[in-house]
Amino acid sequence: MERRAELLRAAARVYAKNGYRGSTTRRIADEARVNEVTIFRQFGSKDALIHEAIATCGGVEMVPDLPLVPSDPCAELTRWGSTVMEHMREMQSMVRRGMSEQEEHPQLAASVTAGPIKASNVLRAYLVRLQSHGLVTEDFDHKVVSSMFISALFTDALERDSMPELFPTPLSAACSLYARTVLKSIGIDVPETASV
Amino acid sequence: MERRAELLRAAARVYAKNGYRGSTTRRIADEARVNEVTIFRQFGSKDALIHEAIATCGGVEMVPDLPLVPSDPCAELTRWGSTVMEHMREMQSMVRRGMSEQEEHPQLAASVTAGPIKASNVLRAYLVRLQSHGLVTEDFDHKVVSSMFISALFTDALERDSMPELFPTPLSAACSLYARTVLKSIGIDVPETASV
DNA sequence: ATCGTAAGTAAGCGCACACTTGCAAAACGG
DNA sequence: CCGTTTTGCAAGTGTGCGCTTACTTACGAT
Repeated sequence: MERRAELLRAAARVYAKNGYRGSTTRRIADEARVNEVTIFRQFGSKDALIHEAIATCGGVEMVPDLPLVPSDPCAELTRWGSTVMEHMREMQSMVRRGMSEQEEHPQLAASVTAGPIKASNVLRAYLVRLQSHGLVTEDFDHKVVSSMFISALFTDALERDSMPELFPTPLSAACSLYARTVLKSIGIDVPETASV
Repeated sequence: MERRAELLRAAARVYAKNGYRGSTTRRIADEARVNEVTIFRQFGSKDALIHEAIATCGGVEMVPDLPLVPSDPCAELTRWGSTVMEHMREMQSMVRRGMSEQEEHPQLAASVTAGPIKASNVLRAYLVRLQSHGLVTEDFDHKVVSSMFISALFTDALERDSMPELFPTPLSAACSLYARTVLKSIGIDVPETASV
């Protein structure tokens, strides 16, 4: 049982670095420090191994919740967004691979998009709560606002390393800036001194 | 000379669909309806062909300008953003591939990131102009605002097809909604009736 | 002591890959 | 019409791929 788990972790690592075609059974076996034949005895095929690896190692849906009763939108969004971004950053290579190979391996892409989609739903529900609890008075389009916030987190997490000029620095301050900007667009002006 | 150009276009197409490892010389030759040997006589190696293909077909920097003297920010940003997004959508497969293979082929990634980086610079200069021409009175962080707008365009262009739930519909209205949201965050409230 | 199970080792299969060679057929301008 | 360049075609090289086979080793339960 130990070898199985080790093979799954190794396969996820190799896939993130080399993609599907680059993840040869020999490389995965070496990475897991296991004989290559063990792969085929345990999983039957390279395809089965990689699919199980991405589904288990990649599908961990670590999207945290946002407060049921919002009180400090800026702090809450910043904290939530930072967690989401941190998690996306850890999986950035795997996510990029999955997205770029979605035509050839739709199931892998599906495992990888589950996180952002769940995050988007959690955020939209929170935005609705902001309004129903009277913290936002003006009307706004939940879908557009949540889309822009998620896009900011998603792009920052995936592309900052290759296009650092595009993003506010330092990384630790970025999410708070995104949250402030988004909140301002729906009429919540957070004073500069208020921080997280 | 005709074959050379045809090979370059075919290589770019095949790369976008199959990635570097999946772009076999046989496939490219078939796509270009040319004998496989011609590739090696013209370019010497698969590597040289693909690099030249991405540099020429992918490096076309079609980022339009924004007005030197801004007058109608919402209309101008919407028009500009739509053009940028349309262009990114056409190259979405190639961009995804390039970004996911940046560790193995940094030059390809560089060709592919040039567009978004240029767009970001054009936008930031425009935001500065908005302020210097008195169209925006309050102070704001140009980098954060441009980053969020570019992220919205970038993510929408690259991921809408695989995660449609994340984005406002229809596509044709999305950019205008992004522009309005961004402008509201810097204090420009555009009445609903104003359209593009 | 024996058996079943999971693992390692070594060898090999057929295939696709990037790339090469040799030769004949075009395409072209002088 | 000839000479050069470009292309097509057929065959082949060595390498790495996914996967298989046959045999051996280690070990815990019966």
